[in-house]
Amino acid sequence: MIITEKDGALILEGVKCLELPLTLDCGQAFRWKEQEDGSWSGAAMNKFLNIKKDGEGRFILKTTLEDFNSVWRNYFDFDRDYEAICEKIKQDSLVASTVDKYYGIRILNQDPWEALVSFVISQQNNIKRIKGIINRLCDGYGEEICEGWHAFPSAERLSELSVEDFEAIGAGYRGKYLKKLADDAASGIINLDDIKNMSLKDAKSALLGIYGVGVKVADCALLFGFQFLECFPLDVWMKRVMEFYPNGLPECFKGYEGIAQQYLFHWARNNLNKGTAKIKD
DNA sequence: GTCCAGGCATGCA
DNA sequence: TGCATGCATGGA
Repeated sequence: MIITEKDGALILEGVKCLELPLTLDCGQAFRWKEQEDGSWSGAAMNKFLNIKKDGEGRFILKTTLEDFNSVWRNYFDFDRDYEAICEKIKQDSLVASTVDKYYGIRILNQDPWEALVSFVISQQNNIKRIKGIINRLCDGYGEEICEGWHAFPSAERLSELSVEDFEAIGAGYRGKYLKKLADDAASGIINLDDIKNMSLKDAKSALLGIYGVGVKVADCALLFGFQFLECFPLDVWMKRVMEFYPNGLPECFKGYEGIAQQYLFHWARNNLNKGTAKIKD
């Protein structure tokens, strides 16, 4: 990857396996919005970013080199060889056809707090509604980081809200989970920095101790917020996909189960009928 | 009107 | 340990 600065933006050349619509709008992050010029705007780690892919496959990022190196380089996992990982998981035939069709999905390294809260909201919910709830949460309670864009609100800020405040933004019955999560994270009863330094086994059991966090939400938080690429979250779509793997996951996924999962999740949502494991006509 | 969505807590056996 | 049930909301 070659990075050059030009006109207050960064130009990235040689980035492989990154399609912005696939990666930013595949149900792992909920705050990215496509702009009229085809670029994508969003916020993470208290920073705003606009990113666009040009006709020559270069990426133009409206950000500073400092923010790129401290935030976005890791967020997009630019230093990981996704091309090689895709080749490995393509030893499985269903993943092979899926990667060929939807090449360019990467797993983002999101902020643990944002990922955990987002996936508590995600339970028994659909992606469109999840986005709406999270956007109202950020617009209402996150600090403005540039015009019209708000950071994801901190645990301290969210601990000031009531259950009713969470319900008022559409969180429904998850409001009580969010209230307790915010209170416990603000007071230090839950310490995500500690969890980030744990083994997968310990991190998972710590997350499962949180009110409103079960196996699926924990796996999503671990994969998208704690950089455990071996997690393989099983939601309703992935349970349908598992009917195609009666003998369990193939060996070639080893270590990158989460990446294979995200391709299969995208395949399922686009190629299976709702409520069943039947492939669309 | 019914079904569904990146599920979980609770009660009960 | 496993299974049944209730839960908020809005789009299809």
